[in-house]
Amino acid sequence: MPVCVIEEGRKGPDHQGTIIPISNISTSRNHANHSVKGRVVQKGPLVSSSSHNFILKAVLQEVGPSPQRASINMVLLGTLAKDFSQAVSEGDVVVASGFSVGKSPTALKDKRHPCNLMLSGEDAFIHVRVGPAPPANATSPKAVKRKIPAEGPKYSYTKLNNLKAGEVVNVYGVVVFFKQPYMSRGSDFCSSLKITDQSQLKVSCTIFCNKLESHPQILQIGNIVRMHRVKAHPYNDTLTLLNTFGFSALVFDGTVGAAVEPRTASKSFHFAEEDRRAVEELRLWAASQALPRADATLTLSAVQPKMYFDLTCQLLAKATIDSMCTLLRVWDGTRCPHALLKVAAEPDMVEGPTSFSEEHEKLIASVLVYDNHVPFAQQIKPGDFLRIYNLRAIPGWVETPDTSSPRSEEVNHLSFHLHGGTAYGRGIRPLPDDSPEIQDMRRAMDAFQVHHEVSHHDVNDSVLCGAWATPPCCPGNVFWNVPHAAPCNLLTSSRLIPAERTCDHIVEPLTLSEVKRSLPGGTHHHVRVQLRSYEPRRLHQALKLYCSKCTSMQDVPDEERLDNIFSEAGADADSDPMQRWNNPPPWIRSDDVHIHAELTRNPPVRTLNVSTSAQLLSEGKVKELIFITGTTLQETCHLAAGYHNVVPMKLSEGHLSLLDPPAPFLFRGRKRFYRCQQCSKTSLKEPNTDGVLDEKTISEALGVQMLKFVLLMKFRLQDATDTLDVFLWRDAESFFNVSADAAAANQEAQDSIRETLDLLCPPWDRAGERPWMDACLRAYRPSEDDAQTFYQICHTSKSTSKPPILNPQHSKLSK
DNA sequence: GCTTAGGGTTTG
Repeated sequence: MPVCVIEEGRKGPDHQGTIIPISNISTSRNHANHSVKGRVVQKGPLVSSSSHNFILKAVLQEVGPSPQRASINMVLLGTLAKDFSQAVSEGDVVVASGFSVGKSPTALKDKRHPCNLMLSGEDAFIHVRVGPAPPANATSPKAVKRKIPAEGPKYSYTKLNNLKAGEVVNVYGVVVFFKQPYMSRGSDFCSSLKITDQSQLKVSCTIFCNKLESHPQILQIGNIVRMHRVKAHPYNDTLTLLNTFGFSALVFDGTVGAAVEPRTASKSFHFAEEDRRAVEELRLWAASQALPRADATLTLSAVQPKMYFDLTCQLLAKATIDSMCTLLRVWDGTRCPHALLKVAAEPDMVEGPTSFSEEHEKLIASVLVYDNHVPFAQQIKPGDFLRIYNLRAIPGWVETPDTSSPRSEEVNHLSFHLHGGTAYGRGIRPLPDDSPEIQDMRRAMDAFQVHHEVSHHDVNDSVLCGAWATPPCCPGNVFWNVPHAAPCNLLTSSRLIPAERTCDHIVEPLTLSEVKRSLPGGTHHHVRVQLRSYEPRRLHQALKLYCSKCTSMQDVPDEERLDNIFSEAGADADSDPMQRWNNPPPWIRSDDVHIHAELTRNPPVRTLNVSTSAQLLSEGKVKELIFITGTTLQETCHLAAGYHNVVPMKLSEGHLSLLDPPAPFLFRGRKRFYRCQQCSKTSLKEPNTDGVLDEKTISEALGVQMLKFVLLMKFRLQDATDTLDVFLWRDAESFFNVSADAAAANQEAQDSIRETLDLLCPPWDRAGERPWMDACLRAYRPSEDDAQTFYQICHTSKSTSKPPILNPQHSKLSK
């Protein structure tokens, strides 16, 4: 037998050759006498294959203390695959021998070993140690003995046409009718369902159980249910099934091709390959039958008056109307083509917000639930996700106090009623936040909120304005404006992993707790993480000025600070600076410029003295470069629209000099250039006017060490094991696919960064919605003496089909 | 405790 099971504690046969580490596997080596030992971390399904009879894929991971555990794909063929499927479980440690080594076609995608192990034929062996090794942090050394499925409990399932009165059986069936569990007159909740199978017989089942979670979790007609220990009772002239002692139920999606994942609250249940097959067979059979409509669920956008339907929605607020009626205010992110009735409620009876934004209100449906559903409605809370079964869309009208007849535009407002009783499966079921049934709806809700509450909100709203908010005191400043992310982008891209590694380090992915435990020092780690939070929330603060010479970093000065610097410098410089300038350089020429801008307050037209180089003046290129004194910040910005390069200066004690940092030394269009105070040795030489006059030639002439825009953020990453604070700096531009210069100068770039962050860390949402990203982290210590390890995200980019935003000149705001 | 419900032609 090619799969040999060894009980924990016993020695296995010793014909497996030398055990070599997984990382040593190579196509260029002869592994005939080698074995590989590892834990089965993934075990795929047994798949029938025409060429090999059976095929099964599994992933083997190196066992041992190393935090960087190599893993390798393993492909088993024929009988070996079948035996492996029965005898081996995820978590088992196996030794594989007699394999051949091939190139793994999925290595790039799964980041596992570039080779895979092929096991087939007489020589291939798998030795299994049954019982999981204790996890790294477990204290108990006791090995758990586990039954091998093949020897474990065997269940047989009775077809519905073979039921005998009084017999306790196990059954599979397709749900053709169901009621959510409801409180019976006795001591238990009662669920009622009707199932069918290939025998075509339809059988009613009644489940009494005082625990809600033990009831079959049926969400839709067409679901497949497996029930253990139900007893056939004769009733009228048919048999019905009732649960007996030891009853358990699994429910599966009934869609052909969907994952076969049992829905159950039970932590231990038997589920084997034959169960998977049974589910798939029933799905196929059901698809070929004229069974009741599988899905009565509609979105509000598809509802027509007088319809009965099932609604999947989120509760926003609720209100007690009277003892027999509760109002639920719900939405599903879609817009109903018919106007929705807003049912009035006493404000002190409302739980949750009493009103919403005008746009939001248009999407909110009023659901009135009656009688037996009222106690259930009392238990649910605003924010909960629900499915309401057999809801009726009732056309009605809004009564206005000043007229006895409804106004024409107010008729046919829809409200929704959940009538009393459980007929037609009427009821309400809460859905968990991570339920697949609500994912589409949540995307629609996100899109709505991003679209309406970000782009149309009031700029002064301090809650929503937290991001690229305009720094204070900046009239007319269009920088750092409020973003408007496109909802369609979010809709499509949130399904993807929105960031991916671009490096070619060959290291195994680690969990964050493993990263924290691993040794420091110049290493790269690959992680799969979510972005839990980030700083700064006001993204203009993420933009810094960096000196590549002294490596200092400083904040970009806000407009208020610059205003002050300009007004201080201009306080005593209103008159012609040439008159008061001791020994002006011989290449400087002055002229008057009239500022007619609406920006000048008093007097409305102001004359400014500007200087330029004699060379430029003689060439008629005055527009190329001017030096100005005594202007306000606004006037400087205004001049920068008409002159290519504007250098603001101040005159003090007869000397003309650049404004003090952090004032920009140069304005070029919308762009501003800053200097490092420490590294600049300012002078005033005539710039070389031969070539292009740009920030580089001007900074050289002025003896200025220019500062560079950089993006610096702190991310808090999380995975199932831990959280980790990391910096995003050196590779921030490639991460966002946006240059810091562009982020400093244009809205499109800022929006793009905002979008990426909103995608990774949805602002209105709970953690469950956050996408995962693959990231590369560099661990480092700033110096030998530092005890603390820091991490930076590197070689990681947001996934994008858009071209990078690199050129600030493309700003849609540029004139 | 050993019952509860046993779909259904749909109130407000």
